[in-house]
Amino acid sequence: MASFGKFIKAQREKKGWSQTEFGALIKCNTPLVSRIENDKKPITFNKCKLLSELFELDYEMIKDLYFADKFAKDAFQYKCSENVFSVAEAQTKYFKEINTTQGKLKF
Amino acid sequence: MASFGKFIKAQREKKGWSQTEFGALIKCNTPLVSRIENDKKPITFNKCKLLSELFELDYEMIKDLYFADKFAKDAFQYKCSENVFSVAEAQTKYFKEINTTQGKLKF
DNA sequence: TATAAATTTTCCAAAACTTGCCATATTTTT
DNA sequence: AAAAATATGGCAAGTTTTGGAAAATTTATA
Repeated sequence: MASFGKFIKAQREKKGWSQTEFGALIKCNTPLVSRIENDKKPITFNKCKLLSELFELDYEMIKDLYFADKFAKDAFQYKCSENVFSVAEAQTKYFKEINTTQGKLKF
Repeated sequence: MASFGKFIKAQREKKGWSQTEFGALIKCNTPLVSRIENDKKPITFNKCKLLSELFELDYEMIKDLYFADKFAKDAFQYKCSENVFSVAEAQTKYFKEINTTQGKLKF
């Protein structure tokens, strides 16, 4: 996958919608749709559920794509090293662990 | 590494500083230091440079830890799947590529 | 080529979130 | 038990994010 913006654009075109038509469906005006597709602005996370319905795709998959894109943009922008994501993976496991052994985590 | 908060706490204690002493060094009051160490609030990214000097540790390493922690917290909180980070890694490579072939990326 | 449709860019205000402080608890140490 | 250290609740100021209107540009179509 290229980026979340490109993904949205591809799916929208697959459905044959213009940015304006699609914008009406997700309650964004046309310029915002453009910016989202060109990765100038992120789409609001809350809209991922709606996207999965409109595109008829698995929500979990879209959610992962959304966050992968977000993480990647940060990592790129701040020039993180190659292994930042494996550290992140280890850390996630750690959080899951405490969450089950100890009380529920809340950041 | 447990979490960025725990990392800071460990390093602070290694230096023998109280939260108040350490807070003075990083310009945070004591309660905020506490919250940072307990992962209730993130430390401001800008302070990572200062942290690397105070703890006498490599800045790049601290930066990676900072972002790994941030990513992990999101991934945990939103229950991302196991492979969200490998997707993110691939995406980062993609961004690096366009950045060199095409103009500079700006999100 | 002329016109219309679609997309992109610029600028900006409202809303949401973040940051970090003070006051107050609670826990730990002595 | 007292003091020191740490943790929590609530809030004000500042910043960021979100997304809209208007205008410019590009693309498609007749």
